[in-house]
Amino acid sequence: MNRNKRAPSEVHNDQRTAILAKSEALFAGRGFPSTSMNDVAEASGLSKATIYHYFSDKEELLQTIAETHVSRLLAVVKLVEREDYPPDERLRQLILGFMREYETAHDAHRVLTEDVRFLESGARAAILAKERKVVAAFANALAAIRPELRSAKLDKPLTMFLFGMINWMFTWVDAKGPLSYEDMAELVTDLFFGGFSQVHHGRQPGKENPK
Amino acid sequence: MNRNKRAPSEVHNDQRTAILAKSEALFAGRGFPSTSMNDVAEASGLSKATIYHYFSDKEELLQTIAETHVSRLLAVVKLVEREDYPPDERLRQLILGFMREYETAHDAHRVLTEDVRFLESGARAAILAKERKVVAAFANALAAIRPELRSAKLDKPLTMFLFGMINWMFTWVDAKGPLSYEDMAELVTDLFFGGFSQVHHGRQPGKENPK
DNA sequence: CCTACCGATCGGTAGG
DNA sequence: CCTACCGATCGGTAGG
Repeated sequence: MNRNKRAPSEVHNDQRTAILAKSEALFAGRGFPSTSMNDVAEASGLSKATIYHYFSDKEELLQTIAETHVSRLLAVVKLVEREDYPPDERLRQLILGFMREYETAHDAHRVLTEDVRFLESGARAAILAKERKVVAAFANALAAIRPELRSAKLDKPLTMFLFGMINWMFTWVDAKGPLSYEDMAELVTDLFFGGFSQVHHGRQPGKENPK
Repeated sequence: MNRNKRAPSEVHNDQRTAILAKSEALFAGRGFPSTSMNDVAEASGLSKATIYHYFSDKEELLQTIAETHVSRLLAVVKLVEREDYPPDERLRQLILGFMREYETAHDAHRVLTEDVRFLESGARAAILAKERKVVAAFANALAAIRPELRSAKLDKPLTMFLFGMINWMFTWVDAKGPLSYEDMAELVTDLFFGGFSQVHHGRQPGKENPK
């Protein structure tokens, strides 16, 4: 019934979503600068002019992909924070939530971490502001578990090491490998929890070797 | 004395080294695909034709930079292995050696981790083979400390998490920040040593939830 | 939603 | 005849 009479906005939306999905895969695979708008058009089965009907330029594709993904990461953070877990469980849930997001949005995550630097400064700043909120949420959970780390100003660096472990995964994780993302989440969690509890908390940045 | 009579090969070598240094900085800053040979020529203060006198094409620049750097990393590995440290000290020294290399070869390291994927498959394979040797050296040191990790096939994943912490640093470390690279090396070492000793060693990949 | 294009710039090479 | 280069421009393709 009404098979030939979908609302135009619905078609419009499908088309737009398809273009974004194809762009995401292309950017993740060969990088933003090496992907041409002809590549995007061909992969989408549309003319280049049609792509430009939905997006004003190549950067807008990148910006939309990055913005959508970082907003989803922020949503994961807010979902966890609403649960009122004790601090250590909050950090565990943040890690688990990110690993799950990573699994379902592998390409978008890669675009976010590798290609955002090609945005002009205004658009880039907006993305980076949201990324900073995400980092702050993790650092807060860590500081709630071990407040000495914050007074020693080690909460941010340690959080960045955690993000390094997670964000670097796309370079080596084999989806068909023996380790599932749940396994990975458990490994990262054990590694990080075991690790930060060993960091000397008497230490202060730059005051290692008092002369 | 003899100020006007340098050996031609010496001039040649200086010129070549200068081109590589400029390319390295440009590739690290804006990425390989976004750097033009005109950029390289301009930064080097030479004509593009002169660049092509030293290097047959753009890829050869990238290949030389990556090859030189990964060979230097392998040299660090071999230097440490020659010392016959006990296993835990060997891993400590590997981490410290890499952090020092990272400090002095920041740009080259970034090019190695981000741009090698743009090499054609033959040249890329040669680099990746050396990278695999580096990873194996770290994994071996780890397995020598805790052999159960190897039998549980967790030595490689844990090693890759360590590389994640190190390789991700270029995205957030501020050279003028309070933490020196020596501080960073100590932090990463504490974090990793504290962490892997907490990983459940009874675990086997993919056998988490036996049905 | 397409064909037909543009100004500019790409990687690479000519003659001298 | 060689090396170490230069100014100018090639055939194609980029984003738009």
